[in-house]
Amino acid sequence: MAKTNATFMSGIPELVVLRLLSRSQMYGYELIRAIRLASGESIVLAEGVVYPTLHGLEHRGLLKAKEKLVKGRVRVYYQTTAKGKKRLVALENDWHRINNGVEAILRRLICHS
Amino acid sequence: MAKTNATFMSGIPELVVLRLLSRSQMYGYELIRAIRLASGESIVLAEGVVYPTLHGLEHRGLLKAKEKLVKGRVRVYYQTTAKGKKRLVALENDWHRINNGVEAILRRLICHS
DNA sequence: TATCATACCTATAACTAATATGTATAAGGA
DNA sequence: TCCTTATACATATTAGTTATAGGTATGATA
Repeated sequence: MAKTNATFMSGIPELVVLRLLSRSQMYGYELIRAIRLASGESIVLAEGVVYPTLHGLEHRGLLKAKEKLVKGRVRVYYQTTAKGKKRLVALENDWHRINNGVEAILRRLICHS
Repeated sequence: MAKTNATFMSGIPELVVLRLLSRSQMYGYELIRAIRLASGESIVLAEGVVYPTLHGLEHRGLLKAKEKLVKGRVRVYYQTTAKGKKRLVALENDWHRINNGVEAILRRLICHS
């Protein structure tokens, strides 16, 4: 649908990257497809979003990188560290809190202050 | 809980403002409390967020403003216009799409590319 | 040999919320 | 009276993100 994503994207790249890489290690290009597929095409992140995110998370110690040579080509595999998993839990909590708040407002029939 | 909101806030002010003001007209200060209450304290928007949002939405024709003098004090009441309601529908769709995408990723047990 | 998919990278722009103020009136307590 | 709090508005600046638009290079395929 959306060629590029809409307005509700802040924090999403960090959340989904930490989450997917907490299950299995992946390299960037693979991760980009995984996000698209696992979200049912709802979330499509460009390379210019994912790669800087990976670098930032690695720099903060939330991801660990490991280079592999596959078919004469370098792949950089990432996986979520223990610190990253703690961060992931916090982000998931934040996500659900905001989510519940928004849903409560959207579903409300009568609104009085 | 959160004194101020976390990372997942982009687009949220516009969405909740358009939504609440599509039900009943409110003035800014009232709206700020309504957002906090209706979201179960999950979403707390400061005045410095809400007022510029109101001005922007009015400027884009998504809200209509109407000044009232109450107890010798000016209140600016806002309500969502027809154009604003169309925008609201679009935002709700986007919100649910992103939401579904994130949930699909968070709930997934096995992830393969 | 030409093109596409793979696989990585980064600089800049654009967008938005958060922060920190500022003004002014009414009400309530000491 | 004086002081503080709540009400009610406003905006300029900062900070934090994603989006865009490029760029490099290899392997596979037509």
